[in-house]
Amino acid sequence: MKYYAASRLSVFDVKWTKQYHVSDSFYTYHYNPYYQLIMVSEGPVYLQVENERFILEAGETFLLNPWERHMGWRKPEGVSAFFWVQFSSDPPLKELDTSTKPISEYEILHAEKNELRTKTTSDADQLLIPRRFKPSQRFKMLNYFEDLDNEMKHPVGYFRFRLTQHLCKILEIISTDLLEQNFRTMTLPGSYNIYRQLLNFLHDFYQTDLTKEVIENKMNRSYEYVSQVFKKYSGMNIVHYIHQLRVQRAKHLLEESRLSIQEIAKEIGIDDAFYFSKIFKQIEGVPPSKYREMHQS
DNA sequence: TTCTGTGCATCCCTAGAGGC
DNA sequence: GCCTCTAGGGATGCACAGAA
Repeated sequence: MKYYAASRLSVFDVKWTKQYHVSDSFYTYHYNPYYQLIMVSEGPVYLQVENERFILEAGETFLLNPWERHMGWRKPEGVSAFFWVQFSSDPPLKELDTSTKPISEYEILHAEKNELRTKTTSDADQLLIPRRFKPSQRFKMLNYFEDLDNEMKHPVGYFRFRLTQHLCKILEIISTDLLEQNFRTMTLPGSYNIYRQLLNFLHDFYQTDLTKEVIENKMNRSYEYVSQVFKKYSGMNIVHYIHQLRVQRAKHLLEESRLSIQEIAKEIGIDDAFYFSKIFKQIEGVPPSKYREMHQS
């Protein structure tokens, strides 16, 4: 089974969508330059993709890659039909290699380490989309496909925006459903709430004197434990993260204000300007004065 | 005024053990 | 899985001196 990962920051753009009633034209090869998501409304649909043959039942979805050659390989006895939506994705969906690494080992199921304010968003949590899938919310999905079809037939106002919304909803249902069907045990542990609570606290009070005692009192747990939990989910220690928040604020003040280095150090909760300079250089690679020189117009 | 280097006391991090 | 405790080593915070 193939799986794809889509970043939550991906830009999706719906190109075209339609409900297709299987006819003779289905039995010649089709190609298109976009991703194509199929959902069978009346089955079976006998679908050949490159050299592989599939029998898709009503309610099943199938994701085709751009330029992937596909066609029908057998005529059904009765009526068969499916919805399809073609869309682009920037960045492209990432195919996961499940032959060398089981899907459960890809660390894309929870945000966990991607929540720090100072981190870039390049490694944002992703949606897991299977190539072929049978969602349990079949009728809800079909409704969204009907909405897509209607929007495309009667393009009014921000219809392209709404098309993208419907597509995102469909992808969300697929990936959420997949999680519920296959990864029920992978719920976030209670310690994750402690981490979130501490993260909020740090964001609100990083400019104050955050000692071990302050954090212990706030969290009602030993500092050693809180420190372990923070390291587990963020990948860094508490003090280092506080420094990053402080330096982030200092960078803003250096660029936008005329405050002296000493005043900025005090503003971000470091009494010693010398020490501030040392920390700043450690994180940014240049001392504060040099940073101001480079960024202040 | 700011930066850099050094030294030193204190604080914090972390691994491991163990109880619930 | 959650939580506490301990101990050792490393990091931090601060002071001071000298230079730019």
